[in-house]
Amino acid sequence: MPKYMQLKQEILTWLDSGRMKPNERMPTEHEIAALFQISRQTVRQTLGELEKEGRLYRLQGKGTFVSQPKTRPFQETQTIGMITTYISDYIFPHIVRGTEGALRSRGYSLTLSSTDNDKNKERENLESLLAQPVRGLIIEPTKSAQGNPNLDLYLSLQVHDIPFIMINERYPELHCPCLKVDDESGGYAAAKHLIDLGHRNIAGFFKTDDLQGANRLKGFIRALREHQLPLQQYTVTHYTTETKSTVPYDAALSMLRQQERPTAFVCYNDELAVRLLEAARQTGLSVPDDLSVTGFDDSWLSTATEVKLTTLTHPKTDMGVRAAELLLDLIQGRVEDAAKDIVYAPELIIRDSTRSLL
Amino acid sequence: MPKYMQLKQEILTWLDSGRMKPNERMPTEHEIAALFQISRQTVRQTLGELEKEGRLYRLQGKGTFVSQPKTRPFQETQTIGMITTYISDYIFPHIVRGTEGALRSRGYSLTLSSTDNDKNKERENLESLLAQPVRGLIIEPTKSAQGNPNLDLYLSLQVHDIPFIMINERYPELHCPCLKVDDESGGYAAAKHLIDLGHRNIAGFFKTDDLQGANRLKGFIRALREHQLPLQQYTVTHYTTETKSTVPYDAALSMLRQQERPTAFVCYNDELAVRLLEAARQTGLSVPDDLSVTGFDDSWLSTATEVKLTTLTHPKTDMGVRAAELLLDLIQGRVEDAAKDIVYAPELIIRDSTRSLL
DNA sequence: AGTCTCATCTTGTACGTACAAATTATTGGC
DNA sequence: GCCAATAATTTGTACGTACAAGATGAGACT
Repeated sequence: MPKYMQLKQEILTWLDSGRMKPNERMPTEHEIAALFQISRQTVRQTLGELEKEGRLYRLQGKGTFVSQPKTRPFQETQTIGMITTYISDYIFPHIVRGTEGALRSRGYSLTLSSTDNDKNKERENLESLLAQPVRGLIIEPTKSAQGNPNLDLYLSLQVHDIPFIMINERYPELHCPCLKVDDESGGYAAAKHLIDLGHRNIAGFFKTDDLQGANRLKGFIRALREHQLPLQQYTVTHYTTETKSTVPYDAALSMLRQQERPTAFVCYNDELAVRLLEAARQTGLSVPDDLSVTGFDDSWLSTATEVKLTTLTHPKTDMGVRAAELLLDLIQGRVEDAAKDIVYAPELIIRDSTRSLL
Repeated sequence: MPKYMQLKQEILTWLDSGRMKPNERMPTEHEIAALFQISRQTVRQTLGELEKEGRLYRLQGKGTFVSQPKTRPFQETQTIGMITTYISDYIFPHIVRGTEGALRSRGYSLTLSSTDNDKNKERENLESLLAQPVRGLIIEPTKSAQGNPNLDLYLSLQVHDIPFIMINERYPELHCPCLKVDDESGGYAAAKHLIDLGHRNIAGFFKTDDLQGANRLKGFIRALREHQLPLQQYTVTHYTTETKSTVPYDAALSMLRQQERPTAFVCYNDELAVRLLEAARQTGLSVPDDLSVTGFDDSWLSTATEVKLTTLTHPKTDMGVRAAELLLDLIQGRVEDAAKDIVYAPELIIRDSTRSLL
């Protein structure tokens, strides 16, 4: 931690502990520099920040003084903001339940908003939250593979000292803590499972406007390459949020009607897997007899279908709980910003939607 | 005027005149220093202030960039609180999505918390929200059939001029607006449907710690009485939140194993209906051949099962949207507190889980 | 075409020096 | 004891030097 930040923490301790009273004169810049064996300029940088934040006031030639505390009638409940892409019944309720429960048990409240996976709405959300007294943020990135035009607002969060963490993925140019699934190893495991079952003609469908999809695809391709399996033109179907209702379904129908059709599908998530079960049904194919299908996330969909899906797990509630705990640790200064990420290893859950060709 | 302030004025001229566009890279610190014949440290002081003020953002090793202008004037976001019983993947995400979308499009944010259907936690939630600057509340009552020990806090809301509405049910002693389903007519319609199909031995299962269940039971009984059907000892099974995993299932098993067993079940909701499909399966009975089953709420469960459920609808997202709109009308004084409730008439959706005996 | 290494560029941290500007303390004269 | 002048103290401005850390681009290699 930079020296000017360490000094800041120390001075904040003086202020918060009551050791320095309002309007009391602080030690001079020279004295503080000598006390901590640092340069006067470094001290000035620290004092400058505390002044900007309203904790101190400085008078040229006179000294540096402690500001009066803001008068507060009672201890306000502190609020944590959560930005999600969708409020859906997929896996979102589990994550939010985990977070809300963890926050409530520690006296925090939760503000929830969604971006509908749209960068402009993400911007509006961030601006809205910057205008509120939120203590920290848990953010699910919006189309994480499509850059970050709202980087200025994320940097604003840092400037305003609003800690935030990210879940499911993180914008590459940000360095906040992140909780996510090892998507590449999940993609690999799904493909490997099918290869082990004897499948050689495997098609993958990935929503690549977010990094999760991009990483799952990466793992998928790596598994095929390691087993010297050919990458045909249709082996990978890319789609985006906007085309998720049409592109993968149509592509699946098309390839299933070919003479040399795939014997297995690796899907970006359970939602798509269920939808492609329907595509198989429509072309007269039976799952898993004629076509094996895998999903991701182990959502309620994976066991709601007639054919229970083979899928990769997602931590869900635990991610929500640990996200809240990690953010509160950041807020309360118990960890440094560069705290280690939490990366969940997805576990392959083998159910009834995959079958051996051997 | 200090050089760092002169430079700041100059740069603000660049920004305000449109000469520098959002996300455009500024000249480097070195270049600015050369341009103005001042030191790099002086430049850094200026850029640091502009960063704190949100006009620029800086990336180590990359450059200094112009921030996006705020998309709307600095406007404090007002917060609406929502108290739900559970954050689950049942129908809750639909309601919340409707509410959050409606609020966000009107410049409000949403704070979410849950009571886990527990009166003590309801109290904690209310106290927490009373300590926050929320503008209004949308509340799902907790065990609405078991009185209201937290009435004092609801009166506090009124004293503090915090408008609130209720969804799904309302505590009888409160007079806030309410959005709900006509549960009694739903219970009646489910029973009537089965009677019309020729069923005469119908069992009902109702969670009666909330008024929804109590009202559904009321309709169920009214339908049987109107058709002179006998009310046997087992015709009605009551259960509560705490016993929902055991009492109805065990009761169903017990009655299905009797000689004179029921030929139809009316269930409190889809969640129970799905569970009792399993009870039928366990006693070797086929749905709907041997046993007809109905649910409530038309949740994702109703079509996820192998046998698609006959069920009654719940407005879900529309309830969330209209709840938000109604509350904002209250807040903005466009309606009086005793505004009319919104009562949805449930629609019977006939699917595959009910069969005629005729 | 992709990857790796290395040089260069750019911001970030830290320190030292020098002087300006405002305030306070000391000293000498009356 | 009071007052003016001066010195000392303290914050403010400015600059220079050095190195760290992150990003980028060129070139070599596969």
